[in-house]
Amino acid sequence: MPELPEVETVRRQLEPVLLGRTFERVEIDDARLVRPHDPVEVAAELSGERVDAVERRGKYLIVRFESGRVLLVHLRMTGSFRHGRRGSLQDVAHRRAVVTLENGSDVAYRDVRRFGTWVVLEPDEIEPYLATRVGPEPLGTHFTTAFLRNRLADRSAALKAAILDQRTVAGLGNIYADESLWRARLDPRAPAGALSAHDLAALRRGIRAALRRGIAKEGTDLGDGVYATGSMQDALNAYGRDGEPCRRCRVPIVKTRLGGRGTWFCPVCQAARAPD
DNA sequence: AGGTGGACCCGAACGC
DNA sequence: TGCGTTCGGGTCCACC
Repeated sequence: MPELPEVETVRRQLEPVLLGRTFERVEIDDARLVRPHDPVEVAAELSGERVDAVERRGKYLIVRFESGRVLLVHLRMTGSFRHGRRGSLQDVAHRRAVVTLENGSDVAYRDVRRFGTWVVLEPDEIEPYLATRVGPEPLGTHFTTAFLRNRLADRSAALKAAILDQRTVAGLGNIYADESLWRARLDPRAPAGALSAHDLAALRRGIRAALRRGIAKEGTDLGDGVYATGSMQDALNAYGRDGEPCRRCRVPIVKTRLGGRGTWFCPVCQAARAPD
């Protein structure tokens, strides 16, 4: 659920809480969070660090410290943060870690499904770590149709699978992949290598528009109370709308399964076209 | 090498 | 009512 717009929303909420603050004490309650490292050692490494910046790269949150080190947080499915007075977050359900700040407040990390990860990296490790995992930021200048063309050329895999690969574009998950393809009027099942120049431009625009909309709505809250933030769930065009009319052509959205993932699209607007 | 499917995890929703 | 089963989501890894 946390995809780029949700992670960006978390970043914006966390930035004023953490910026300039010092991690006085860190407690890691669940060893999975920092596996394969020792939770006590990681907690000790983090204590005393002062926050210089709170950034985002794809779905990664980057807490940058004055020392040059970073804490890289991936929320995966159900990770989230809570902020409160010191000692007030003892009973947060599914709490996996808590950071005591020097200003008398605490930041708790909770994660129902325990997929999330915290990784502490030294300054020279950050770029290599990210470079092998994530491609260009979709809202940045390096995400061009030329990059997409090279990246997708000759690929036989389904277009949706290709754009879910974080090295193709950083930050799409199941929801925004479907939303992007709906906007681009592209069939999620089409081979990724078959896109025309026109299709590639539409794909780039669709991805950017879908993500911008998600950020403007402060993300998607699917109502399970696990990841509650914004109101994008009311503005979705494809995801989860099987049987409901396409907002462009009124034909019912259909649901299929693609690479094990639920996939929603308009069978008319997103019909495969003959190559030009 | 590119592509695919299972593992990880747990609560909600569903079927009986 | 209570039980068991299925599902989903992001990423990594083993396998084809």
